[in-house]
Amino acid sequence: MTLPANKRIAESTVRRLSMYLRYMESLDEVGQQTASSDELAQLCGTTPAQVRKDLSFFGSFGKRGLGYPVHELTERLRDILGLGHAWQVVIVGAGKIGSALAEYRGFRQRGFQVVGVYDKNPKKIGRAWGDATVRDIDSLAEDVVAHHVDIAVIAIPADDAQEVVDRIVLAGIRAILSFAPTSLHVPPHIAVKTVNMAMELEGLSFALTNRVE
Amino acid sequence: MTLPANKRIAESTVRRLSMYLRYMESLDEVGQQTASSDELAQLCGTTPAQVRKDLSFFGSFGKRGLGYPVHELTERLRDILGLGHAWQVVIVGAGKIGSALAEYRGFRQRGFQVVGVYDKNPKKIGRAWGDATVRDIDSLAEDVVAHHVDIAVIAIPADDAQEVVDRIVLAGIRAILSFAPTSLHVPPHIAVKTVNMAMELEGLSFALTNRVE
DNA sequence: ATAAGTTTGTGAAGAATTTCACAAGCCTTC
DNA sequence: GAAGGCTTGTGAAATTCTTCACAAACTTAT
Repeated sequence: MTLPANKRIAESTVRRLSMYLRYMESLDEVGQQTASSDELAQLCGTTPAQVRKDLSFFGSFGKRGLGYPVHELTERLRDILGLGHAWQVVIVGAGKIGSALAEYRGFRQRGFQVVGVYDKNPKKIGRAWGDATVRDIDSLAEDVVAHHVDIAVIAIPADDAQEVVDRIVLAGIRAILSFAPTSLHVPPHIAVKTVNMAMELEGLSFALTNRVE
Repeated sequence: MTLPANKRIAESTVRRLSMYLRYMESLDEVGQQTASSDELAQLCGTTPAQVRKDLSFFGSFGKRGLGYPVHELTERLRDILGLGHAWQVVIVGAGKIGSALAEYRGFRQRGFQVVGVYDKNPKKIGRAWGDATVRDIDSLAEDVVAHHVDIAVIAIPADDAQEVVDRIVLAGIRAILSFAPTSLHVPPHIAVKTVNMAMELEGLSFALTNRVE
């Protein structure tokens, strides 16, 4: 497996690892044998020192004078990120966002298996969504237990989010990706990521307003 | 306006300001008069010291012994974030993600006016999307110039993204919100935010894999 | 008015992250 | 096989971000 000693790895580092993987994959497809930290940095918009430091947390994958072996590093990055595992995912909320997500190819491609879609609207229950059928959100918790679901994607209104999260946390979910524009309260052992459109837009608005000319 | 002296404001601070705004708005709706840094911190999942420090970059809005005046701080946060302005937004890519975005109410609510949706697929051109009609992506650059578009939301495949970005940058776009899973190269005066689903999922996968028990 | 109880604003300390800079190692060429 | 040219891996320095801790200021109660 990976060998991260016992250091805590920064979230920023993990995000970059994900980016390195993406570009290493594309170099691998093209048949490129090696890539230097400088090349990878340019592709990813970071610095060579940053690339080397990030990778060094997990081992020495490169050869001095030559760079990193593309194919091998690709596999190592997949290992490090835990992408060998077939994670079980449920999508909560069969609205527009849930819909876009359910059809998102990236899930399958990267080993995330969408095993269920849930909604509380009776009109939506029973409809086919991708490979799954929309089920009643009241059966979510028991399904999480029964199918050992690892990750829940939350695509419901902010007001409903915390209640649903509480229920699936009790049911044993281990990670949550939320699109609800609210901060979620969970026990410390649960991994949570939040994607917040409004926050991103407001970040741009701020940049446009407080531009340093 | 805002008075950020000449310090650079950290991106993490701006993200929190956006969160503070959201919760202040909801407190304001409920009619609450004041809120302490401690209350706001608990709502947002941060610390009181962090709240005070963040706000202090822009002025002194609170009263000692009492807290922050909810309604006033709400307005100040809107000012700081530049939300008084009616930003002109185009959405590039009329696929699933573009669709979910076009119907996203948060845009209008926060002063982002979607003035156009673009795609290169002839089958999609001409269809009505929300208030807008899908137009040919070849007319994007001239429309950006003509309508002084501020922000472009990029919801097209990674392979096409850089080319489109290059064109709208030339046309004078000032900010970009990208959903394409690739790093975009732009001049330094252009603000860019990237939302990358795969990166978030892989961050969760990493957390699940390298869990510190 | 005074005292007791809160809460802000902010320098300073501490922690975390990024960048620097260079020895060490590998490849290629002569 | 020695020399020259690259590139990694990594301590140390620099920078950035967060937390601490406390004086100052305000409110309420008596």
